[in-house]
Amino acid sequence: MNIGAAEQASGLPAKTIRYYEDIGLLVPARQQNGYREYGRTDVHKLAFLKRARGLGFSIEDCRALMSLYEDRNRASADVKALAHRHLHRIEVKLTELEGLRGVLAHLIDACHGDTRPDCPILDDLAGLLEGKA
Amino acid sequence: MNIGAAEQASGLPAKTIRYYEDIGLLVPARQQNGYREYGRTDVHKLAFLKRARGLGFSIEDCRALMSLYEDRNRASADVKALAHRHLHRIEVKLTELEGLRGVLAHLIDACHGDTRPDCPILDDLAGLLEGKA
DNA sequence: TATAAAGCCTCCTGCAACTGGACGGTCAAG
DNA sequence: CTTGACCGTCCAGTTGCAGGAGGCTTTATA
Repeated sequence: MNIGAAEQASGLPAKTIRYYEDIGLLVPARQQNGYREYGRTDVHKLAFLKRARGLGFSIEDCRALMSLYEDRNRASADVKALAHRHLHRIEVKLTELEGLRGVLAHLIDACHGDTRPDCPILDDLAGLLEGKA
Repeated sequence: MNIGAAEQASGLPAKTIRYYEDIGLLVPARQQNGYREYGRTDVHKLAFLKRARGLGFSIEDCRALMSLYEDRNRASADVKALAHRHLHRIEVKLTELEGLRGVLAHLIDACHGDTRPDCPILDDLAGLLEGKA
């Protein structure tokens, strides 16, 4: 099947599929006219990549996951470790964002939000950490 | 003061300070030898930018925040609205990441993580959504 | 005073993971 | 035979800088 059909079948944009070929993630066969030829296995792998990317794995993680996937002698511990590292990164990010949310919510709450220029948000950014009682 | 001193005073790397000039966020005066000249106000603004970036505001948001900061006739409502949009984006991101965390934690938990190749994580990626009872 | 080291300058490249667009060849339908 | 959909390659842009090359200026030291 052509790339258009692979796009439909896998859910990945053709542009992305070509990009994955560029970086050597999934290199399909070629037809005589130069068109890319995607088989069942290819489409399956594309869907695999889509799912992995959807779970937030980096391209390099995906590369590793693909090779684990294709390795019949893999140890599930390796997969688990990879996923665990990823989960950890997500948790770090979550903590970070929760912190930001807290500060922002606080500042927004303190800002009256009317036509006057007085604004605790700008005061904070400007470093005017007022110690108001 | 030179850029090095501004770096110390503001906490922003010189590279970043130059970049901010490139994009017109903060354009300092120049000394006769061509060196950038940062005054008290400039350093203050750099610290403002650092804080804003630290809160996750985009460069474009920072640009808007700076101009609001400098506008003595601003309405705090505008600042609040901007911050609120940002908070919203953060919350969306949080929800997204929490979803990922949930799925990943579940998969990791289901994976025995030993030397055998059998792995629920790869099964999920491969689209083998088993309906095991 | 000579020179070396530190600090400054500009410009270019690269990162992640694509997306959009330009320009041109190929293929199936009418 | 022409039109239009589909495919190809290549280049630029996105976000927010960081790293480094190559070349000034200034400062500190011998």
